Amino acid sequence: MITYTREIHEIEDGVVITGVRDFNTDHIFDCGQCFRWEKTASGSYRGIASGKTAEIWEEGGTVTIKGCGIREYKEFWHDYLDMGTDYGEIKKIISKDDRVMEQACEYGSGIRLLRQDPWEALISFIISQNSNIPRIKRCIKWLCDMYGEKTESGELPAFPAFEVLSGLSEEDLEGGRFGYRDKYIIRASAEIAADGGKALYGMRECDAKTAEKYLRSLHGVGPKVANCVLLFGLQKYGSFPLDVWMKRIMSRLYGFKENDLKGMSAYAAEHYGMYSGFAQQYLFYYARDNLSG
DNA sequence: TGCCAGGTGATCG
DNA sequence: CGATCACATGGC
Repeated sequence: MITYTREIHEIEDGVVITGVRDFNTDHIFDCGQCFRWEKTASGSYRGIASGKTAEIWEEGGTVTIKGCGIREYKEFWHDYLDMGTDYGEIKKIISKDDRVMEQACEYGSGIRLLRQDPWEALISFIISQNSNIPRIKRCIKWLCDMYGEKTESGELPAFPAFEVLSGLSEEDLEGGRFGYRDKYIIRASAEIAADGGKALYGMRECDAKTAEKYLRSLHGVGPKVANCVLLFGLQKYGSFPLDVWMKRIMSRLYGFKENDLKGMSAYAAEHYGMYSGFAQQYLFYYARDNLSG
């Protein structure tokens, strides 16, 4: 429930939203959930989502988005940036009786879970496995520059369509330096393209268990990648992706054994429930910046 | 330089 | 089932 006043104004080639809480572009775009937003010299973030290029910054509760009109904001960016969700309330709920979470929520206080496209999330997190964020970004940039649809000058290339990626060979992906993951990209793309993306996009309308089962059936998708796609691409907020940083924080600050993934998942389900995905993102961001490897 | 990174599939007991 | 290993590459 949002009880404070928020107003939207149209400006030259953009919109300004005032009265926004819990919104910090460094937290949102640098917390590891997305890979196509880059910080500019002025401190804003420029990126692209679902084929729409924009530049975003925030100051004192005022969010500015350049590159979209008020109509596009209402139809797309409002949803993408999850502006309808009260993060203050979520932080309060998950931090109750949890000092670690309270600290993590404070550290990443302006995080918002972007409502990303499931296809882009799927390929992005297949690429992400056993890699690091700078390299993941570089790989994805190469893929988009090489095979993404180009629109006008000044716009960024779109994320490549599954119809395009499914027709590629391993040699076509060689320059991207994906390592062993090129095979996964090609096979997963073929699976998605086989029914025109119907199964994948249809997962938006079904329960999380069904979607997870479907994602796990794709070659190169294990429990971690599946949970990332569920959370970031399909908005299944009860998901709790466990990567090395999550294992680290759960073992060091919550007392679990390093490899007790079942215990960690069960703990999240019991304590964070439908908010597990938010909890995970606060913990992940906190762990990456405050825990040593 | 050597260890590590938003892991997964294959194999083996 | 669970444990172990190979996998490609570059950031640090």
